[in-house]
Amino acid sequence: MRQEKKKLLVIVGPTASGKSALAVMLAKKLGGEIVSADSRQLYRGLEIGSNYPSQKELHAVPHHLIGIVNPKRIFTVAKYQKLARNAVEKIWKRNKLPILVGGTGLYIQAVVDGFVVPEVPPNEPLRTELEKKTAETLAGLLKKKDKKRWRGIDKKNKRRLIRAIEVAEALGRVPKLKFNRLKAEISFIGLRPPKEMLEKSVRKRAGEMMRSGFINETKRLLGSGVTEERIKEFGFEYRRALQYIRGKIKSKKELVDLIVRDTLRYAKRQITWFKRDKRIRWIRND
RNA sequence: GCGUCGGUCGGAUAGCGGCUAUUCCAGCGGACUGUAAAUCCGCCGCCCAUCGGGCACCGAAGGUUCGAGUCCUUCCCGACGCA
Repeated sequence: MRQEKKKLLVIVGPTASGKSALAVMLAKKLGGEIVSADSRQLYRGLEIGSNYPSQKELHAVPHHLIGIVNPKRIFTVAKYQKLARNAVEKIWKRNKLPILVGGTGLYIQAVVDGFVVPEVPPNEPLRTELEKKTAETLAGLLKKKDKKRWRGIDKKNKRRLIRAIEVAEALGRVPKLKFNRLKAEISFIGLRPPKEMLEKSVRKRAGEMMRSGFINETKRLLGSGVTEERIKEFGFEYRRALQYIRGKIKSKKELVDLIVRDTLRYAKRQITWFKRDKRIRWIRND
C-alpha cells in the first residue's frame, strides 16, 4: 500500500558556478537523470554560445530538454513547464531521481511551484501594435481594462505591460496568480562561488567559447535562415557575436571582455532571483 | 621657451555668474503573471540615519562680486602647434 514518496533534486546557481558538473556527479551516485532548466539550451544549434553540457557529460547521464527546439520558433515558459513536468513524471516512472538543473529561475519556479500562466498565447500583431506606444500610454490602457493588475505592475516595463494588456484583452482581466505545486519531496541546492572565483571561471569559459568556434556557430545560425532579430534573443553572447561579425567590435579580445562583463552582470541578476527563495540550501563552492 | 586649448564622481562628458552640478559607461542593490542570458527600477563624494539630516565639492592658492564650477591673477598638470 505504502508508496515511496516522489523525490526531486533541484540545483541552481549563477552561470559558470559548476552546476552541470555537480549534477552529473550526483546523478551517477544517486541514479538520477538530468532535466535542464536553461532557457537557451533548449534550442538546437546553440551548443557553444549557450554552453551545452560537454559530450562526455551528456553521455555519462541521460539529459532532458537540451537541443529540442527549432531556433526559428519562439518558445515560452508555459511550453517549458509542460515539457519539464512531463520529463520529471517519466523519470519517476522509471524509478529514477529527476535532477532539475539550471540558471533560469523562472523556469525552475514554473516546474516546482507550477504557477499557472494565463491561457493566452502570444498575440504577435497586438504586440507589434502596442510596442509603438509609450509605457505611460500602455499603463493607461491597462488601468482601464484591469485596475487590479495595474496597481501591482511595474508601470515602466513595457514588456510586462504589453503582456498584461494582451491577457486582459482576451480574458477580460488578468487572473490572479495561482500555483499548482509539484507534489514531491524537493531538495534545493544552490551553488554560490565567491566573486573572484566566478570571475575567473567566466573568463576561462569565454576564452574556450571562442576557441571552440563560437563565431562560426553564430554564422551557421545566420546561414540556416535564423533572422538577425531572432539571434539577438538568444542572449548577449550572440548579440556580441553579431556585433563582431558586423565589425562593430574590432578584436576578439574586446569581444571576450564584453562577454565577460555581460556574463557577470547576468550572474548577479540570477543571484538576486535565487536569494529570495528560502528553500535553497547554499553551498559556497570552488 | 612661446602660443592655443583643456583639468568637473572609478572612466568619459554637460554646465548663459544665481537656489538640489548634467548625461553615458563601469560599480552596487532590487523587481519579476506565456520573449527571462529577456525586460524593468533605485543608488552611485563622505558621515550618521527609518523618514531624513549633517559635512564637503568642480587641479591649487588668491582676487572681483550680494553671489563663482563659470570672470581675473599666479602656480601646478595634460594635449596640440611653433620653435
